[in-house]
Amino acid sequence: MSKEIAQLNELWTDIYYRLRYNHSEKITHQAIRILQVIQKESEVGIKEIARAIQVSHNTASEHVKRLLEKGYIVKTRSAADERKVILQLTAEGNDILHRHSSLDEEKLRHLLFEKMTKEERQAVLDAFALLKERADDVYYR
Amino acid sequence: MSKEIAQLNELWTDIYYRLRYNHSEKITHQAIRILQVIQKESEVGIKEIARAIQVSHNTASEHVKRLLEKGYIVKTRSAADERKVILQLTAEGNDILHRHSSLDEEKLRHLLFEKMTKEERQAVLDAFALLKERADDVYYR
DNA sequence: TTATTTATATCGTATCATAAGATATATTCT
DNA sequence: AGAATATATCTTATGATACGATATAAATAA
Repeated sequence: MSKEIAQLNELWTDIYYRLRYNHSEKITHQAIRILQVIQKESEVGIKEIARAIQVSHNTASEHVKRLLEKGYIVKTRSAADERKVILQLTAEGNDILHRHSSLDEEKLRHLLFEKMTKEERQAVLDAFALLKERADDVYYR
Repeated sequence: MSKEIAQLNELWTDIYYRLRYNHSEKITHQAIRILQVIQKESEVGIKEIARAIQVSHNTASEHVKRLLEKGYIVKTRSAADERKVILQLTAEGNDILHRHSSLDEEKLRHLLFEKMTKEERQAVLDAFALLKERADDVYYR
C-alpha cells in the first residue's frame, strides 16, 4: 500500500472522528444503510434494498415496513410496473441520515468560516469536488 | 445552513458511499465504535469506552470482553494505577476497523494513480491535511 | 490502620435487532 | 392460461445490546 493511500485514509478517518455528530438518536445500523441506499441511488425498491444490504427480500421488506412506520421514507408504486415500489426519504429520513453520516454542521461552520481563509475554504471544496468526480468514475465504471 | 457546508457534506457522503469497502465481515455496530475510540484516543480503558459510547461500565466491560475473545484488542494494566486497563488494537482489530471505516484501498489506488495527475493528487492530500488540522482545533478546543 | 471510593469483572435478566423460510397477493411476461 | 416476478405478512430463531446486582482489587481519605 502506498504512502498516499494510507495517508489519505488516516486523514479521512481522523476528520470523521473529529467532526461527526456527537449525540445521535437511536436508529438501527441496517436502517441507516437502507436510508443511504435510498438517498444515493435512484429508483430504489425492495429488491434493490435486499441486494444492497445483502439480505433476503422478505427481510428487506420488513425493514422497509418499519422505516415507513417511523415516517423516514414514503412508498409509491412504479408507473412502469405496478409490482415495483419506489422508495424515497422524507424530511425526517433525510434529517436522521444526515446526523448519522454527515459532518456536524456547527463544527463545519466554525471550521470553515472561523478557522480558514476564503482561499483555503475554496481549495478544500475544490479538492473534495475533484475526489468525488473521480470517485464517480470508479463507482460507475 | 450555508451553501458551502451543505455542499461539503454532500461531497463527503457521496465520496464515502462510492469508495467504501463493499463486502464487509460481520461485526457489530458497537464493536466498530469501540475500536474507533481505541484507535483515535490514547489511554483508553473501560470507563473511557463507557463514556464514549454512552453505556454503563458493565456494558462496556462486556463489550471489551468480547473484543478480547475475538482477538481484536489486547489489554494491559496501567502502571500508574493497577485498577485501570489500557486497551490497544491488534493487527486484526486495525484490519477490521479499517474495512468498516476507511475507503477501499483498491478504489483509492485506481482513483489516485490512474485518474489523477500528480498535481491533483497533491492538491487533494493538501486539502485533507488542512481540513484535518483545522478539525483538530475544533475537536480539542 | 480502617473506611471509603474507584475501576473493572461477572452474572442474570430483558428487550430489541436481525434474519429467512413459508405462504400469499398482485402484476407482468411468455 | 401458466409461469415468473415483485412485494407483503407471518412465524420462528439467534444475536446484539443494555443494565442492575454483586464481587474483587487497588487507590485514596480519614
